[in-house]
Amino acid sequence: MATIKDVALAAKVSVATVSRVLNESGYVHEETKTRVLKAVEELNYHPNEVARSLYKRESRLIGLLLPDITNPFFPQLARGVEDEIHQHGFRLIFGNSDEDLEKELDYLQTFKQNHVVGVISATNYPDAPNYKDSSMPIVFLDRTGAHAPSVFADGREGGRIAASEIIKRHSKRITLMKGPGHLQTAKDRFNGALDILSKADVDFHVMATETFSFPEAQQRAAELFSFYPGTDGIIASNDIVATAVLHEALKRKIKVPEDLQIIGFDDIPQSELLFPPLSTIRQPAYEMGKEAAKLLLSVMKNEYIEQSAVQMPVTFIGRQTTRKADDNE
Amino acid sequence: MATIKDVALAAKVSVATVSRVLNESGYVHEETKTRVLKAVEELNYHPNEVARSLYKRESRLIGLLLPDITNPFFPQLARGVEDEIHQHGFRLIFGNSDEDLEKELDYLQTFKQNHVVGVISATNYPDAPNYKDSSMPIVFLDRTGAHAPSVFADGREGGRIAASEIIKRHSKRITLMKGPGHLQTAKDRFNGALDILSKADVDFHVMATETFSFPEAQQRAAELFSFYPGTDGIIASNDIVATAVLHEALKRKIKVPEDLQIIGFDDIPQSELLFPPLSTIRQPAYEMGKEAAKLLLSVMKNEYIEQSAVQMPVTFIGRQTTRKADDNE
DNA sequence: TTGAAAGCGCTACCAC
DNA sequence: GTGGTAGCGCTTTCAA
Repeated sequence: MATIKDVALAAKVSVATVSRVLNESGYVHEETKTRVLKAVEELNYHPNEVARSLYKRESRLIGLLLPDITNPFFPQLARGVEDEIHQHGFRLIFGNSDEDLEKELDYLQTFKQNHVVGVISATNYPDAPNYKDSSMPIVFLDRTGAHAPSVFADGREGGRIAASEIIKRHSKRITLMKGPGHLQTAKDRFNGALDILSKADVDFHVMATETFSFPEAQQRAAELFSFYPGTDGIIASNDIVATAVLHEALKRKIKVPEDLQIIGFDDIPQSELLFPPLSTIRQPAYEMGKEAAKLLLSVMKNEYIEQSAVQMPVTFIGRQTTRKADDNE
Repeated sequence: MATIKDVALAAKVSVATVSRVLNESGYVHEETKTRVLKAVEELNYHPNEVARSLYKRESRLIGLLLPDITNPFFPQLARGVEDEIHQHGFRLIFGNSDEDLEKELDYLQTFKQNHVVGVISATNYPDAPNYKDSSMPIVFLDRTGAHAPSVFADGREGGRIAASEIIKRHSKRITLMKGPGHLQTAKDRFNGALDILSKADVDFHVMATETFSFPEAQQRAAELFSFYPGTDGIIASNDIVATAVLHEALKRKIKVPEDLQIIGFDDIPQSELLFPPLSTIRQPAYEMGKEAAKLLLSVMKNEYIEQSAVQMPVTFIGRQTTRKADDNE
């Protein structure tokens, strides 16, 4: 690989001049510039990012920390982030944390050691020390609040919408499934649904599901129908759980949506591919990723941030696990 | 952030000595070592990877290039790669190429500029110049052959298995769907199925689907049933297409698997979540990622590679879109 | 067993 | 306008 020295030699100028034309900093004669550019071209020169990063103490890398890229909600986020930062010349260094604090810390360390200019993290531990004293800008993604900049979906409103929509469609004995207790997002949507249900003229009961894993959800779904056979509407804690419920219902020949309505949460890509396609509360994952990236970019530029907690809107996607709503609404 | 100089000062030794204890290179007195380690501890020192990378001309980063992380097949691959390299102290710099050569080149450039020690790429252009003259070790993933090391699934055998299994289960008028022509993997599985079908005592016809996108697949599926209503077995080009076919069949109240069997390809996570769950040919994506990482690590260490084209086995996953096979087999 | 110093490739300051 | 050069933080001779 050619270095700046080679270019300088070829163009018969000093490295300082080469640096100037490359970075468009300082004065340089038009003619010299041409010579340099020509040399760059001929030698197929590409600046060494590492050297640059060492001197400037910052790279063009951004760290992205996700719980598990294998979970279908996250690829969308990742893609949103990547698309946005790529435009601005940044690249991603990426890791899965498995919601494990040790691993997170390890990654944050790595990020710092590699001079990343910022990090985007979907952590459950936004209050961990490494996030506090950190010398690099951080934005939290899919995680509500803390005191740092963050972008997340309006889970509470999502829960409200889910409950309203299912009630509007005349479910009368509703099961509200509660997600893992350690996830704020899960709590939010649960509480939102509770807001509405508790005020409405319907029976409902709550069922806890401590994970979002499909096999466990399947088991809980089976229990659900055994214990509460009269249920005619289910608000699931997310689309995976909703899928398990749908499975179980279909297995039991329960007619969906005629006799049982189901609403999920997230709108992961495969929800549309189910049969019948799943009605759900959509989180705009891709856009959330983009938004987080934009926020980070702003923070990096020390721009004034008017909204440091960006709450993204959530929408009801009525597919075929819910009935048609009455028109008079 | 503390530097090696700070540590040296605190431990009252030279930076050379600190470097020696950190890298366990050269002799250093036990006592001095203790002093250094203590200083490291106290200052919470972590070596600057960038400086190290500049001098050594290699980082601890590995480049991963995937067409689109949003495509459900790839997260598994990515995870496999990450888990494997993480163990060995490497981290990932990651990009989506969208199967676009320009973008790939751009990323390869970035990788090189950042001193990655190797790259794993799922490219459609393994023969592009940037992959040839490259100064960094490369292994291709999910891409068959070229002359470089690669790991991929045995698509041809997969196609054969799919055809055999559907025939064994008594489909008599089979539709074989052919995937995008520019993808070698798609061609392989198609040819494999053709091998078997053409020798078997069944009617079959071929239908081309030029993309793996769901909406288009849906349309093709609709056409399929209109043009060939007699079809009683479908070998889809992948699970997305199979899902579209399944949808359409269900919509038309065709009984699956009684009157129509469907076999997909890939075994993406959601195939199991469909209703009925999809029978398919499984590619061990996670293991493929791991294997690719192992291969790369070997190449990096200049180890002797006995298998530079690692072909991973493919298996039939009989779920509920195929019937039970006869026992006498 | 240790330290001094060169040098990885680049940027930015200062002098001309 | 341009060039010389210090220095980013590290590793690795080489000499002591």
